[in-house]
Amino acid sequence: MATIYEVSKLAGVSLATVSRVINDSSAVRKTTKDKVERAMKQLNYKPNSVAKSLASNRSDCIGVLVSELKSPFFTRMMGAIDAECRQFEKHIVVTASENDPLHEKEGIEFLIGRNCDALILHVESLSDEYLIELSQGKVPIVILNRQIPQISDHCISLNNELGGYLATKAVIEHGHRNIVYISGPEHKKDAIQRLAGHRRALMEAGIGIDQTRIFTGDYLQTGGQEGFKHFHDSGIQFSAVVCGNDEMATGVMATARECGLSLPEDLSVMGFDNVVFSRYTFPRLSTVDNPITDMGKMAARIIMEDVYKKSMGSINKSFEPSLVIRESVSRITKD
Amino acid sequence: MATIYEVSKLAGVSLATVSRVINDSSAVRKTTKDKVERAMKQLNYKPNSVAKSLASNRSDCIGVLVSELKSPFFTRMMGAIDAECRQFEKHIVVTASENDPLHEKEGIEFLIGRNCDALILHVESLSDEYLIELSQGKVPIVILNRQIPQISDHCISLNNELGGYLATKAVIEHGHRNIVYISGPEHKKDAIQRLAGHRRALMEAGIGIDQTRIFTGDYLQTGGQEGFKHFHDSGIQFSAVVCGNDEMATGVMATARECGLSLPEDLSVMGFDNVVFSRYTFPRLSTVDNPITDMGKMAARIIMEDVYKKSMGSINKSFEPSLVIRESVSRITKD
DNA sequence: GGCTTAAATGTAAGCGCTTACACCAAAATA
DNA sequence: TATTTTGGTGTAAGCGCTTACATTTAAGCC
Repeated sequence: MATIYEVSKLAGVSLATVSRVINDSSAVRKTTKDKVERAMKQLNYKPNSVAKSLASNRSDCIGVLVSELKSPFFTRMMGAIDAECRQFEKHIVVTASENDPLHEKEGIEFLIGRNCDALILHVESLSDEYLIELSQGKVPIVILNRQIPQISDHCISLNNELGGYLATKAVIEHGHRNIVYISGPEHKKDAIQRLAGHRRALMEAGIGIDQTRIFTGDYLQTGGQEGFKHFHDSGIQFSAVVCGNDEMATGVMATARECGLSLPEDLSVMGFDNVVFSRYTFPRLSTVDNPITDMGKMAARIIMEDVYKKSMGSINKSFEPSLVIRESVSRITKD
Repeated sequence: MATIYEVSKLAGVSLATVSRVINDSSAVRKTTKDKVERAMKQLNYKPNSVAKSLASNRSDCIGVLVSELKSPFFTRMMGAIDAECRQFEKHIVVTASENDPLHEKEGIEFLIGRNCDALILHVESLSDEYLIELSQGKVPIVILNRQIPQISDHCISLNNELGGYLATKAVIEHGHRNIVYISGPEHKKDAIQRLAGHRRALMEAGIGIDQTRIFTGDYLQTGGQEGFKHFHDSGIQFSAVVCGNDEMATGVMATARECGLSLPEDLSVMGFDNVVFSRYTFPRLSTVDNPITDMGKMAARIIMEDVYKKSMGSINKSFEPSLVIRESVSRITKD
């Protein structure tokens, strides 16, 4: 591979001049520039980004840490971030924490060690304190899907409470009053917030809150299965089940059918997130759209502005979910 | 951030010695090693991987080029590669080509420019010639999901023909004889191969091949919709539709229902790939499992062996798909 | 044409690390 | 005891680039 030195020799200029035309960092006479460009082409010169990164202390790379690589949720997020970065010739380097707090820390250190110019983090286990400290370090960070008051400037988050509220409200508006709820794990903040929204909707409709109508699942399909079985076996009457996320909703659907119910006539199901496959279920899942791609995009934008001084459109750090009504919630007139 | 120089000063040894304990590249006396390690800990020293990479011409990074970041198919692949690399403290740097031939080339150049030690490529548009030339370059490559005879050593591929055969054969064995096929785009090799397998199964069962029973779709949900409508409108009798992939199969399901069919009684549907959501459809989609995670894993392994000289288990470059029978294909006795 | 000023280019010192080579002491051999 | 080997360590030259600073060249002005 040709180096900048060879280019400079061929073009008959100094290293510095070549570097200048590559980065057009300062004025270079047109004729000189042409010479250099010709030489570059002739040698098929490609700048060595590692050397560049070492010398300039700038990598044009944005580190992205996600919980897992194989989930469609994160994929959409990454895709959005990558698309945005690409426009400015920045690149992402991704690492996965596999939902493990140790890995999360390692991942962050890896990305910093890789000289990333900024970090976009989706972390669940790491403490607020750690993140606050991190945000005061050298590398700018943006935290996705989490709200830490002390550093809210660095956080992009979704109003999960509102989402939970909208979901349940929609179900109520379809005539349901006997509603059960399958929540995500208690240690997940979004799960707690979604449940809070659910409660608010019930209260507002004058439906009392009954702890026995809430089941705590694992955000996976199994959680939906277990939740449905739990309610089914307990003899509780219910015409609708609202779920903390779409995975659990599909679990409910499958298990309800196994128990002989036909959907959506006998049971309405509501999800949350609007993941890709929610369109593929039958009946198609009504859910709450989680604008994760918009949020990812925004994270990238913030970095473009703050780190690379590229001015973009307006900045918004707080996102609102919206309802997606499909067929899995049926209208009933009498409970 | 502390540098190796500061560590060496604090530990009272030379740069070289510190480097040696970091990489344990040559013998260092135990006591010296301890001193250095203590110094590293005290300074919270983290090696600067960019500098390391520049000096050693080795990045411990494996470049991965995928067609798109947002597809669950590639996500699974990436996840598998990453998991394998992680075991050996290697990392992946991913870039997406967005299904664009120009981007594919750019992506490869980017990864090479990033000093990747090896490349794992999933490319569709780039010519065989280009890849053959590339494989003769300095950077080792592994090509996923494509078979190029001249460099088959670098290729990991799936027997798509067999998959197509198994899919149709299973449908036939369920008693169907009036079968239509919705293929992927004609310029995609896997689509052609899958279709060839379909034909073989038909022939073998003594069912003639009828071009009017083959529709060329786009591998997306819309392809399934269009395909079903096409056959439905044309008045062709069919009890089963075999699809080139799962996305199209879901399109068929949705559209068939819109036309008043009930599934799987009135129509059997067969997919291909066994993507995540195929478990979530109703009826659950029968399909052909595409062992993309195994293939990704194997790609990583090959690199571990060839590039990093880590000996792994056995190497296999040719994968076979297997049937996944769920409920979307029903048994019929009479057509 | 001589002067000032600005524009264009060159020089060279790093960035933080690896590694070939040199060196030295201690152990092994004769 | 002299000599070779070896294990342990240091020295210093890069890796390919950026960039502050110095220097040269061209332009502008009276």
